[in-house]
Amino acid sequence: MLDKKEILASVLSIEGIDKKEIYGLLTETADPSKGDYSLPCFKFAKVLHKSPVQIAQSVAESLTCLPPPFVKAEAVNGYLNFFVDGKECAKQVLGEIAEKKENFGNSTEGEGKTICLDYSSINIAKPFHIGHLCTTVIGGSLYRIYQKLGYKAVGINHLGDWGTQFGKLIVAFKNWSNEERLQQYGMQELTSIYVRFHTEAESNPSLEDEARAWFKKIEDGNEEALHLYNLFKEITLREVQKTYKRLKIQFDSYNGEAFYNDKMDPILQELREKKLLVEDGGAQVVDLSAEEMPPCLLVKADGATLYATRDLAAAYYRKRTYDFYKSLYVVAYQQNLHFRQVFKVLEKMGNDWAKDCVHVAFGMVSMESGAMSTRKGNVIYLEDVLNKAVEKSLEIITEKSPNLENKEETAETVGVGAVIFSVLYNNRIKDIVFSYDKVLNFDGETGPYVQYTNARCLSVMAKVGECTAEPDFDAVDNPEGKAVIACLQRFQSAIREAGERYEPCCIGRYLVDLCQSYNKFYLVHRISGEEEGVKSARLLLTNAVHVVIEEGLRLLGIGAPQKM
RNA sequence: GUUCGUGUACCUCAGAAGGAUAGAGGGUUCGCCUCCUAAGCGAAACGCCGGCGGUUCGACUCCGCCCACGAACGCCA
Repeated sequence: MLDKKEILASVLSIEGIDKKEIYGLLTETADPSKGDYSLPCFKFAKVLHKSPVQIAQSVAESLTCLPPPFVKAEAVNGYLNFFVDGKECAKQVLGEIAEKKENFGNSTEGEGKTICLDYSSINIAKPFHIGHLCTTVIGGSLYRIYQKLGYKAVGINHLGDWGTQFGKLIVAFKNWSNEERLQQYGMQELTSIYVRFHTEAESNPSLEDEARAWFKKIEDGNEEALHLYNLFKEITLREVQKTYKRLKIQFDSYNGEAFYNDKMDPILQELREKKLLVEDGGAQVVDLSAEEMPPCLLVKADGATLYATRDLAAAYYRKRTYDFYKSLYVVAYQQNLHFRQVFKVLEKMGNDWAKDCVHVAFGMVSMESGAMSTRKGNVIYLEDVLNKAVEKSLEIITEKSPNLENKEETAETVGVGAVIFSVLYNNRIKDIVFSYDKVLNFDGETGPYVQYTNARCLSVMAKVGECTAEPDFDAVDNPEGKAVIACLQRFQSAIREAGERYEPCCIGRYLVDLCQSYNKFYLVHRISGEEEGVKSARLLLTNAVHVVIEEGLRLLGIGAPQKM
């Protein structure tokens, strides 16, 4: 579909003004009575030494014929306003959506380019709580958004599968658990013995020494230690897979911290050769004082490597393996400095691709009672939230649609969708104070509202049935219909903006706009019982809205029930 | 203390290359189902867009200073 602004910019030539500038200034008009698109001419006044009013006037007069679907240009108070032919627009867009279906909005801009996305990146043996939700669903959504824009997306779950906590787990396991219990109770067992370790270690500090010894055994490749290590990893991954399935999240790689253990030496070697690694207080750091940052610590005084060291190794590995166009890190903003340092070190090492590494930061999730803490036990498990949302959804279905066949399945889609939507609807950077009241509200700007509108579209289509008559586009050429058409046309630019800004909320916001416009249309204009041409055009509109909602929800990782 | 981020309606938030009268939703009050799904739609009320200066024909948007809140700031990740 051709961008309307491009069409306009191509025919607008103003002496001494760059086409690109014209394109940039063109906007959709807020007030439809003034026109559909508009060009403010104030900027040109200085260059042309004429008043904006005069400029708008003379350009309007010079435009003898406009390309379709534009029909009229009008100069008002220094603005040049353009009107489109509503019928022509409707015919174009609705025709295109009917033809392309879910492929509507696809783009080829990413062809041949790969985008790496590091998201979710869970810690082994730690429960999945609402704090992990943002990175998981933001990353999952961006993954699909880039695919839709034609990129090859690589989803990476950078597992936290290394560190002294594994020594602690082994000690705890050997003292208070066994394989049968672990297989039976899974994560619950892992969490509870881990918590027990901490409480017992307070009175018995020798446990900490034992834990260190066991971690050393893992590093040295001791058979028993490795067996248990792998068992903990297996159980965690098996269990989290259920959550990922509910959230429609996928990964192409689970290479985590352990994977990079043997890949850091060459990086450190290179840093030494380039004289970037200096000794400081026993540790080895890259000095970043010239870039007004604290030094980046890469090797501890005891010789052990750090988080940043592994991230450097991972960045190199990803560049080599995937030759990425961009490499995104969907990680909370607390790690802002860390990523600025790592990217800067990559740059100082002479990698021009350091500029393609982006920290996609998001805000903190806290509880009304304060910050979450696994140790203190005040966490909210994601499964609990999802289950409560599904339960609430089932209550509403039982009340409003008692005859629905697949109640449980629908409740799952609606409940989980509500939770995902609530996270993806606002700017990433906003902090979230978790509240069941908000997540469990299904009215207004929510996932269920969007799903409901889709179900409503499907219901209309099912009731009215097939209609083969030639559509009469006058039937949608009214203020409500025009608003829907304008929204439908914006789908691709919403996806593009989401991709450019790494902001899935652009999609969510767009969907709510679309639903609001359709619901208004639906209230004013009847579809069934109208004459064939009218019915046909309005059905085409309804189907287009349905197609775009379903595809938009898919990009967010949310399902769309047929009925609800 | 330094750096980064955030401040828009009672609440939660949109407002990305400065543009016409600052928008939604929740909540509150009042309306709309003999007719396509009322998880819907409409109306009312709610605003010195944190404050003060500056740039501009024009600033919620850009610049400077200040205030409030949050985060990070060397051997965790």
